[in-house]
Amino acid sequence: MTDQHSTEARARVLDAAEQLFSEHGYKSVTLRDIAKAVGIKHASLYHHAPDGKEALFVEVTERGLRRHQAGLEAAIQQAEPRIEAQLEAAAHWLLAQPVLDFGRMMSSDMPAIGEVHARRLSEIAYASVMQPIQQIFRQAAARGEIKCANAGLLAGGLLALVESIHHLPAHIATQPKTGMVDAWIDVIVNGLRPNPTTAY
Amino acid sequence: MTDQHSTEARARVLDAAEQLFSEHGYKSVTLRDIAKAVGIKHASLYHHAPDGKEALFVEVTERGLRRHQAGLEAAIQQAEPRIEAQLEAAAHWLLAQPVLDFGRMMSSDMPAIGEVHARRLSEIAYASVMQPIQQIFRQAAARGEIKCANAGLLAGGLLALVESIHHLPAHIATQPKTGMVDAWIDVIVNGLRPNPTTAY
DNA sequence: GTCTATACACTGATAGAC
DNA sequence: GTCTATCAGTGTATAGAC
Repeated sequence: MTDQHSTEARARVLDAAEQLFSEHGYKSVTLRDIAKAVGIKHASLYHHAPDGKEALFVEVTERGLRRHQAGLEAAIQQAEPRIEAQLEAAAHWLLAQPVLDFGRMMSSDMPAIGEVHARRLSEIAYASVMQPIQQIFRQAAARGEIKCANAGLLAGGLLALVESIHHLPAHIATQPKTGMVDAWIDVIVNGLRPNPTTAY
Repeated sequence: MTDQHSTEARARVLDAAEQLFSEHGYKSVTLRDIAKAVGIKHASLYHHAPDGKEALFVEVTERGLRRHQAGLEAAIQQAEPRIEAQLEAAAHWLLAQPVLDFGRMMSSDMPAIGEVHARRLSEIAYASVMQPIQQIFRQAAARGEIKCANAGLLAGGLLALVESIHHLPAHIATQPKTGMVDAWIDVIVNGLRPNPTTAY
């Protein structure tokens, strides 16, 4: 391990930090919030994260992104080589993870941390979660399953769609999240327009 | 007007506040940031917004949402009654406005303000921007243009898609934003799968 | 590994001069 | 309408006891 000590207490700190940062954002989460979640005083955090809040945020964010990359690639690989199966595998994996709010990360979190860190995290983010999803679209196009299109645009949109499901109010989100994401994937592949061939 | 005085200086304050809040979020924007954008000292803000930061945020957010409602309904109404034309009209209007980051608003901004204000703003948000877009899908379904579906799910997703375009990195966003949003609308209506009828 | 105590900067907010 | 001055509260961070 590259970790400095990697005790079990440190793991609890990192997990709490990742969960809180990913849900509420960098600025909204204080070191006292994290400490309270772990059950210690905020000063004790500096034993596990000596370089302070920003370094802690960078560490857990990067860790989460790399986990996303590994999980996404595994989920996609073990799915059938059909675009719908692969998109559903990727989307279900994203739904099972701590929320990854790309939009907030770019508009709120990144400007709040050092420019160097921000640029590196942004690159990792795109390489980790955009690339695997872009590959799904590219390969499906190569197999002739779908029309050629801007894979980056599609991947970014799919990510946003998955995230949007978390924010739906209860009176709209009347079915399980996996069902809603599958419905969207069906729309993306087949469209909303009734297939003219079925009309005959 | 219901405004307390409604001078031109006050309008500058509200506009700067709305722009900054909508771009970076409630917590990330300080009163000193807003004051600097207007060109005054932060204490002077209390002349135009005597009730402080949270009340200012609520006011400009509500104002922006109501402007969205009016603008969306107008754009939709003057478009042809075809789903693609109406979705494009709505999306283009959203693109021309200050960014409306629904996801960050729900996960970051709302928990940071008073519960009463948060609930009211959330309701206004859904009534103002979700409802008009849901109507597009519902009416298109009634006209038989599209399959019946969860209009709320579709509306929330379309909003997220428009927002996602703002966060695309430069190497992906190689065409104008309106072109990218139009491409997505085509995907939603017609799907990515090549139409089988065109194959014969 | 966790605590208390403390230093220091920043933020929202108020008071009063001009 | 805008300013300077000032305050209390909170946030990050450090030092040192246990």
